Amino acid sequence: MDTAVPISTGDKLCAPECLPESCRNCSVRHLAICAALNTTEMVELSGIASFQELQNHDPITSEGEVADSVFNVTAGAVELYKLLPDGRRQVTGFLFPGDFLGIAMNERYSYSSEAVGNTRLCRFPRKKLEAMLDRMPQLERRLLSMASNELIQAQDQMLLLGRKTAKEKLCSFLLNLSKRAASRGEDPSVVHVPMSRSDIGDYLGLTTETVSRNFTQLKTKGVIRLLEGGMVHLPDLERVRELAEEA
Amino acid sequence: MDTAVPISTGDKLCAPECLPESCRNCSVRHLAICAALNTTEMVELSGIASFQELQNHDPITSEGEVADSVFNVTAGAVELYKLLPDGRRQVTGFLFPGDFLGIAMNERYSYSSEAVGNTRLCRFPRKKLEAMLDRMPQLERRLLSMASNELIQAQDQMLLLGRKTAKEKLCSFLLNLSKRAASRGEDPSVVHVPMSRSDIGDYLGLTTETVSRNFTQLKTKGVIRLLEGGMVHLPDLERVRELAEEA
DNA sequence: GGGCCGCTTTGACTTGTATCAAGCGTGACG
DNA sequence: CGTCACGCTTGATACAAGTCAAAGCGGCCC
Repeated sequence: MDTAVPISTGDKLCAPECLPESCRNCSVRHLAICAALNTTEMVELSGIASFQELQNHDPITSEGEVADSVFNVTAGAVELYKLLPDGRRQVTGFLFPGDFLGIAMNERYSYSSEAVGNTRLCRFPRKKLEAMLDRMPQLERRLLSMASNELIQAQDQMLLLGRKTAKEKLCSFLLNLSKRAASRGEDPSVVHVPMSRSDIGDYLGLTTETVSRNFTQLKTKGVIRLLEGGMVHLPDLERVRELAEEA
Repeated sequence: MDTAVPISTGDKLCAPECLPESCRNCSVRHLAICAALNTTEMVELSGIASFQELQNHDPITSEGEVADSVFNVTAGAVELYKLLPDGRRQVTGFLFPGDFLGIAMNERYSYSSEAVGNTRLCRFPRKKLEAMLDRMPQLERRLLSMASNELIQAQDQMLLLGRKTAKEKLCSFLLNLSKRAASRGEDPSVVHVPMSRSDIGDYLGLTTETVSRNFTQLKTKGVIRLLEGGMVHLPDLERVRELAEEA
């Protein structure tokens, strides 16, 4: 699975041309941690990055394992999850292009994670990235702000898990995917849902069957339309928002 | 409610004596954000702090309100919560002495919060604290590490809310209180539970009645003993851990 | 001391979601 | 081109937790 390949090694003082191709073409530069950096710093960062291409279900991290890498998702999707001793599973989050994997950790990963469909990652050795933090306070500031946002999202998810009904959960989930698509500049009324029903269930604290039944009901009521290739059409976002019980 | 009182105004170059009394006597200095600072910095920090004394249910922050203060809990307890439009409530966390309130926020508070019982807070104007961050990178580092730990806890709470049974939830909750008591140097087998059954229910995604019934069952099985003044005795922590399904 | 108020406990009943169990489609592969 | 496997859907039934209701239990104030 580890098809890691070094990206080049820029160490000059630097114009945009110094950046490796994979960074210059990167479609999520303005979203990822890279957004906090100037070109010189980007070159330094790219020097410690390696690139990784994954397929559905390829593992990325394993709960309890020593955390020596952090990642940026550049294409595809990733799911984070935790397991109980008897196998019950909770998906704690999905990551999409531009999202960062590795803020929440001590010496060891606190969750497992794997690719959802074909996925590309940018991998950074954690020690080296941390060393860079000392010299780039704005990078640290950015990580703090990302952590803060993740915490806010986590609180929303607790509200969902603890207090929402199955239908509200599903609508919140679709709405969330829609918002994130919008923030990546995509059409918010057509969302890509690359994960399986059981992944969704494990994310929402439901079973596969309940997820499926509620999809059917939403379809019947005309709230959603299932398209080809895991795309879902949301013709009336306001309606979805109401069903999700969001302010 | 706002009985804020300035703490003094040290601005010298400084020995421990420069610290205001309330800081010198503070029992949570080694836990709070203050732990990252030397005396000089502490004096500066204490210069922007004010001190607040609250009673049960006194509000601290309100979801959606402009976030101009952050807080350190120095005594008592605080609960954070979010509401759905129809009044359903999810408690997203409890804070105890040494805990920090205000990592997870943008321009506005993302949750409401109130005192649980008699509580004391150290309040910092957010803008001033942020200004200090520029000059004290180790403070920023500390906040990042606190945020990271909160995220890990949030993920554990998602696992609890999404996948655990009522009894497992309650045992996990008690175990968590026990761990936190231990980290403050208290006896882990006697935990203080200052919050009501319905607060606990709103934290665990259960109703008051279910919490109460499960307390009774645990009592009957001898796993817990209810003492005076909201204290709970856990004679066999290993047993609680098993019932909580924790590794 | 009596009565009121808020919180907790207990009981009887309901219900949303889980569980168990088939079917259905589609894509992979011999 | 069959059949095998896997993910999705649908149906029948079970059960954990929710709801509704009422009875304890202090604490507090008049």
